[in-house]
Amino acid sequence: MTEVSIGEAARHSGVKVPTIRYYEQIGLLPALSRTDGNRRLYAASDLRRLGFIRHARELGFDIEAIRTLLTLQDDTSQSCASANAIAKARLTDVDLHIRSLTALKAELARMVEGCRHGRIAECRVIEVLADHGECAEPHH
Amino acid sequence: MTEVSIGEAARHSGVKVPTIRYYEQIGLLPALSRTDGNRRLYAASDLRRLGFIRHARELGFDIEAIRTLLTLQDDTSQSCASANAIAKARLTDVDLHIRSLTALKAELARMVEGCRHGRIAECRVIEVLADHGECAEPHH
DNA sequence: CTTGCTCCTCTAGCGGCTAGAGATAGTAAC
DNA sequence: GTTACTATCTCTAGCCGCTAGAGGAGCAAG
Repeated sequence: MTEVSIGEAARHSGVKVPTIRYYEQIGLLPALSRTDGNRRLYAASDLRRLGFIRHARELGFDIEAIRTLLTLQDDTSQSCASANAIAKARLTDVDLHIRSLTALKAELARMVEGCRHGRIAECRVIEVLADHGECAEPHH
Repeated sequence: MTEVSIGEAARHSGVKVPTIRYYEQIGLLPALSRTDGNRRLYAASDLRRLGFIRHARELGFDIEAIRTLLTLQDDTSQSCASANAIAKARLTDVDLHIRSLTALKAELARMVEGCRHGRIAECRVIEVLADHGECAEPHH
């Protein structure tokens, strides 16, 4: 058993030490074995689980989704329909988010380009912010 | 002076009542005049300020940026360089965000497409999450 | 045996709201 | 005048996903 300390686990997984403890606290990681001196010990399976969590977080899944994905992972005989549904939902979210940010970007770009670098009184940035009606697309 | 209630202000601006109170509390809105019965009264200028805040929030500016933009708006003789810098910074942020979400989207799409709708044991979704090495682009 | 690092637990804070309790004000109908 | 109803008031606590800091204990090297 080559079990490692929380610091090692953090370096290995790229998840910060307090965050690892937090994951344990909210039950994403199981209760761990400890040394005599009460330090946490991480086995290979714990590190894998941590990697899974990290990757899922990077992909923007929220904690609840990850909790579900982890239980799915634990029972490999189940249908993967739920896992797929969760991933699809996330994909839709991301897509929507990209769309709305793209509209935002256009708006911001128009604002910035319109600025003549003069006084506030005739600044497009302030002006546009003050009057939503000036927006090209009012749907945000 | 046609001053309106907080409910009216909310309907007019699209900002929820508790949020309006919150903005006052953190000093984005000035202390307001009140009725004898201690209800807040919103004048046209307050409504304009509220609209400005809402629009800026929709464009994703954080509260501190909005605070600055508001003080800039109040002094129309100043140079608009700072306003422009804030807007540009936000534009850069949005752009970065879009880029990273687009990479994410590709990753998610690959995951979802790879799923054969079978058992968890051979599910691409779970598999990819468990092994970051399978990602096309490892930079997230 | 001391120095210096890692680790422990605990509580509080971040942003930007949102939700709820319990009290008061205002309005409309009877 | 009373009742019923809604809107508003203040205050505190909660949301997510951490992050920061206090105050203490374990442990390896010199």
